[in-house]
Amino acid sequence: MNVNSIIQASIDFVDSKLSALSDDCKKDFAKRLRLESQPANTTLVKEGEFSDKLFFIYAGSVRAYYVKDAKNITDWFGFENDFICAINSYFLNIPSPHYIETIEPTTLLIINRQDVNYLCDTYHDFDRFGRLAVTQTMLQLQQRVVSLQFESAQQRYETLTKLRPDITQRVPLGHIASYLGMTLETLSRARQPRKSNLI
Amino acid sequence: MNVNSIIQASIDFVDSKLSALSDDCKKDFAKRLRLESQPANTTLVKEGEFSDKLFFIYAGSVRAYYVKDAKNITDWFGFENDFICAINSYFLNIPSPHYIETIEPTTLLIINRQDVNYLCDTYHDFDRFGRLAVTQTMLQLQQRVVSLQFESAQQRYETLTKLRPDITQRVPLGHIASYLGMTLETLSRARQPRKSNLI
DNA sequence: CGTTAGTTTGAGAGGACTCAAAGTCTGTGG
DNA sequence: CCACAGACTTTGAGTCCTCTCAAACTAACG
Repeated sequence: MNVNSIIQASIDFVDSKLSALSDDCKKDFAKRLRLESQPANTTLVKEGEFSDKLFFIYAGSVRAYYVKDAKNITDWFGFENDFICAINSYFLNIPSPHYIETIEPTTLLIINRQDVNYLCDTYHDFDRFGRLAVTQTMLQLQQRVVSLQFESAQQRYETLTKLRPDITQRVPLGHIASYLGMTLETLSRARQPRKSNLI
Repeated sequence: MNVNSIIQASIDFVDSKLSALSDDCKKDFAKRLRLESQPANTTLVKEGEFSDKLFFIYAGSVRAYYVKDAKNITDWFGFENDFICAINSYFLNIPSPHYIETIEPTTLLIINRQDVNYLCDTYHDFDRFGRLAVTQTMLQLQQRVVSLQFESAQQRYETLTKLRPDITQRVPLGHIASYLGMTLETLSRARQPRKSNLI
């Protein structure tokens, strides 16, 4: 698949998933995207960096994490057709507390904040599109708060695998554990077959 | 203060805080707001209800909560100049898992989703305004996830009181405890003066 | 095959939970 | 203006889930 058809497919996807964009807007959007392919475990954003990049994942997977007490805490996963960015740096224009790196070999489309802002200013369509994208993320975070607050380790694991059954095949358990707010050992135990219904 | 000046003051506030609105847009916005004053402990939204209302709090305080195992879990607080709504019902058009009720006597401005959508469609300004409002909420939720995941009960309490020093004067501790993901007893203990630095 | 990253298993400690009871505050009626 | 009811908060004791530290196991890869 060549560059243009990847860009086209991605724009068509988000256009139909979130909010219809005008042809002019789509053309302009396409011009501002840059394609990049990266092997697994490639760092895309470093802690402390001002990152104004917004990534759209065409294929592969990516995580945002931060380092706390020399531990590596995953804060967000991105899979194909997801957007991901260094959320604090991108929106607040501060040094990023997060690293972002690929998990699998990943094909990305990249656009920077200045271009996003230009598109938002120029096309009402695109502004709406942005609003809906952010709204989706907000709702996901809301669900995650509920899950963190009132589910046991085992329930949180089940909630995640219900949402993303393939995640354990694609992502090391250590990343999943820290994302779910538990240790690797606790996750390993949560994954054991339940014994409750024996006998 | 009369109805129109309250509406005017509120629109001026959000206009300057989030994103400038055109005069036309502001006028149209003002026409679609309804003022309501409610005593403390008044239910605004019930569980199971389809709520398409967006509330802006001019004065007072409000909470969204849900009931789980006959317990009452606060999910969100709103104070003056905050927006609040039954987030799942409003954005996904499903029956609300949340109740919303006033904590203190509260003066609210109310607009419904249809009017919000009309304003978003009609005024590019307003769509941007909405995007920024949602973005702010998203960033708050992101912070809350970090706090829930990696802070102890005591740290979470301190994080909250740093952000909202007046909250303990205005809101019963039981509501704060469930918001912070701990029991009332644990919160009470977290509030005790630290003994670490004696001697 | 050896090396290393990743995962599981085990034992002991501790923070937060539950259940229970005792205080404290606040507003209303006598 | 005081007293009592009900709401709110604190204190106590025992339990459990998850954590930490440690070690063994497994799988992938050069």
